[in-house]
Order: sequence, then structure tokens, then C-alpha cells
Amino acid sequence: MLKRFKKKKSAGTAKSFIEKDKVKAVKKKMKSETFFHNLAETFKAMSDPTRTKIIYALCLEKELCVHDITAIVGTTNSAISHQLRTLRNMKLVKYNKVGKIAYYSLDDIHINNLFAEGLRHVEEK
Amino acid sequence: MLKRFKKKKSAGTAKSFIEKDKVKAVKKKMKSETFFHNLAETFKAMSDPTRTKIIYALCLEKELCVHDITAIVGTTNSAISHQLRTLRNMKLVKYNKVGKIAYYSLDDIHINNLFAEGLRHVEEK
DNA sequence: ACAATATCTGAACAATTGTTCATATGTTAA
DNA sequence: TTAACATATGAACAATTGTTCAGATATTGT
Repeated sequence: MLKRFKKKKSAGTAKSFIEKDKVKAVKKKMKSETFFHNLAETFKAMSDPTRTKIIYALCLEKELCVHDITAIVGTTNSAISHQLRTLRNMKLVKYNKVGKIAYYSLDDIHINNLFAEGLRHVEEK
Repeated sequence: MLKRFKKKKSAGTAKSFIEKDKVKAVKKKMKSETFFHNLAETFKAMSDPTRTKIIYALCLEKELCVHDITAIVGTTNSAISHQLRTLRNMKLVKYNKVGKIAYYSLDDIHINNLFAEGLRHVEEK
């Protein structure tokens, strides 16, 4: 009880010490839950070695079919196909099908920039 | 048995049709396994909503203590501390401890750029 | 020395992920 | 139609992940 009283006495000041202007300022500029979810999803799309290989390949050659990508990455067709679907769902790659062949390419220039920036970070560490 | 024989006959030509110049060119420029691993790890560090919130907060205010980050993100101290360790291990954030308070900040400008580029991608979709 | 504060940590758990396997779909050539 | 080819897919599996819980450190003020 005594403790509780003591806590009450200092709680206000303690909290106002912690929740200072910095925190309030950032909180005001905070984006929605959905925003951070989508942002995380975008990065997650690039967070697997198989997928970074695919993206890297598509940075060098802007159009590649599944068979080519499989040959370059060196896995099974199934694994590549599954990963391409992930990248498609995340809007990182697009494809157009001509006959039985599906030609994949990066969805837009942002992907190139994003990838290049990550590449720079890794190479300078 | 017959099938097997037939397959053998066409396997060679089929492969040479697929492994065309494009594939060879990309294969020549392929980076090491470690490189793609590290690159994926960097993106993975940003692939969780809690961590994107932390990084976003540190983009707005370049120095924040754990308590502040906890208040901003709105989780438990433990969860934040664990995520900060992850970010530290990935060299995305650094910290300097003054007394009992640990002040966290983004490790270098590449992180700002990388994050900003991801942000742009999400906002334009 | 003690209580309060700020941060960190290990274990345990459910949830998610990437690959493999077997098979399905759709297209082309014979 | 049938065989060969290019790609996609569902189920199942081990491996990884993020959070919570309980408690450990370490620093400061009294």
C-alpha cells in the first residue's frame, strides 16, 4: 500500500521523463500497422538466398525463362517455380507467357534500386 | 527401357538449346554463395514489422534509448531488446551505453538509403 | 546495503518458411 | 493422338523465427 502510494507519487514525473518530446514527435509521425507490414513483406521477399540469386540474374539479363533461371541458380525446377510465385505475389517480378515458355523480369525500377542499395551495403562491410 | 533410350538421344541437344548465351553470361557474373547469403541476411534483418518500426523511428530521431523505442513501438521491453540484438548482429544499428541507458542509432547511411528505397516501393504500390 | 531503474538473456512455444516429391496442367511437334 | 517439354502446384517435412515468461546484470540514488 505504502509502495503503491510512493509509485503513484513518482509515476507521473517518471513517465513524463521517459515520454519526452522525442517519443511524442516520432509517435505523431508513425505510419499504420499495414504500412509496416507491407514494408516488412517487401524486404522479406528479398530475404532468401535463392530469391536474391533470381533477382540478381534478372538485374543482369532483364528477361529469363524458368528453365534458364533454374540452370543459373542450380536447383530444381520446382524450387524455382515456388520462389517465382512468391516474388510474383510480392510484385517484385512479372512475367509474360509465350507459348509454353514464361519470361520473367523485374517488376519495376524500384526493385533494381532496392537491390543495388542492399548490394552496396554488403560489399562495403 | 525404350523410354530411357529415347531420352538419352535428345537430352544433349535439348540442353544446348536451353543453356544459351544468356545463361552463360549470367553464370560468369555470378557471385559467391556467401555473398548471396549475406545479402539475404541484410534484407531479412528488415523483414519483420517490429524491426521496420524500430528502423523507421531511428530514421526520424537518430538516437533513441530502449525505453523510448519500446514506448514508440508499443510492445514489451523484452521483445524490443531481442530485436535490437538481431539488428545489432546484422550491423544495421549500433549503440553506445551511457550509465544504464543504451542509446541506439542506425549503423550507417546505407541503412537510411535502403530503408527509404523500400519505403518508396511500398508507397507507390 | 538496498530499492528502483534500464537493459539483457535463455528456454519454450506456436507460427512460418523453403525444399522435396509426386503429380498436374498446358503447349508444341510428330 | 501421343510423346516430349515447360512450368506450376499441393502435401509433407525439417528448420527457422518472433514472442512471452521468468529471471539475470548492471547502474544509480538514498
